[in-house]
Amino acid sequence: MSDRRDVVLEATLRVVARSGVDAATHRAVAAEAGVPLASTTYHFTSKSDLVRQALELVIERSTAIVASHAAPPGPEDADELIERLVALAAALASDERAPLTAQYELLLEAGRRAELRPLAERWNEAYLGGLAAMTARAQLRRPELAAEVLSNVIEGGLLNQLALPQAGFVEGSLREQLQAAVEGLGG
Amino acid sequence: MSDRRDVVLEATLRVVARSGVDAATHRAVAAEAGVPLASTTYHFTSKSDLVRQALELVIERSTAIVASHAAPPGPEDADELIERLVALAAALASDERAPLTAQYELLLEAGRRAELRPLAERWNEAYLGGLAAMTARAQLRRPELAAEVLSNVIEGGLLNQLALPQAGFVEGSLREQLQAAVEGLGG
DNA sequence: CCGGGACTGGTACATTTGTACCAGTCGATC
DNA sequence: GATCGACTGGTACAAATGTACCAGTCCCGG
Repeated sequence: MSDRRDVVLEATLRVVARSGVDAATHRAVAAEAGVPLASTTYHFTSKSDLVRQALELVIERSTAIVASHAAPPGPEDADELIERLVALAAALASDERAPLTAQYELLLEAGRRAELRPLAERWNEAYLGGLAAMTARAQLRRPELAAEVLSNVIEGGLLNQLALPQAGFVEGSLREQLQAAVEGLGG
Repeated sequence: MSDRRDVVLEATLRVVARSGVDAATHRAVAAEAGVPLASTTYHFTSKSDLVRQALELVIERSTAIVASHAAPPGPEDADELIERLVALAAALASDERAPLTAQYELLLEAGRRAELRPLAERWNEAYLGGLAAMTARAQLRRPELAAEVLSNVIEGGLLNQLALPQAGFVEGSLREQLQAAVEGLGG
């Protein structure tokens, strides 16, 4: 395991976020990483292999973020739940939005290339599972259904935030939306 | 206005949906459309021009779908609202998912290329506006906020449906999610 | 010390790409 | 019927791309 490999993967993520999966060419990645071209072909058998591993890295990290925010003890009422959700959304959207962009790229690509579907599934399960862990004790009527609704509110909201950024979105509009949803979902 | 131009645009949409914006090369589009290569360079000044116009066409159509489903008289109670939303989501997700995929591509690309942002904004306004028109009379507490929440539930749900299709999603899981959200949002 | 695998850095090459160019055709207008 | 503009179909070409190849270097086990 060389660190050169990691450097290349990190660079790939930046390129994907900045210019999309297809812009992640061997040369672009090598230039971004500051390594010679052959480093990208030595450590990764092909371009799609490179991209797939970069996406796996993103999912791994996002999954860790979800896990850490969903760690027990879970929130015990609606207000605590909202705070947790806002914090999670903020964490996912931070990091100069690179991971988030890559994640949405993954979902779109998974719809086309079957090889990426297991990865998309893994993310989905971790994400939904994390939210379900949060809603479990928060006095909601149907915790699993609530997790789905809340995950979509966050996912849709962050996507729009990616396309048309508005200052303070997560702490403002998104929190309001989550509150409105939870109020209804709560007992 | 030649019909050749329209044929090329339609072909572009199919290619974008099937393989992504970057796969929409002049040659791929020409082959898909069954026209010679020069038809794509004659009617469109550049590749990005071609893609942008194709995305505009998608948005135009989706906007029309939203408008038709949001046409007055708006739903007057929660149940009617749900039916309308499910019908809208089904309409957006139909058509072999080509327009929907292209739409998400647009949102991601808009985050990167400023030239696409006005188009993304237009879509967003039309979409949110349509939903607001639907929620206006449906006895909801805060109709505009409800429109945002519901739009994100639908947008997030359809994105996941694109990545990991499940049979009967719109009529099943999505309807449930909308009901759960509206129950809370309703007075 | 030294042999060999892991890795680096450089270059080469066939293919694909965007785009320009050109010689023709067709249909309407004078 | 001549003319002109819109359009077609074909080809050309420089640039970028994926990937293979090769000669070196580093480092660890013997």
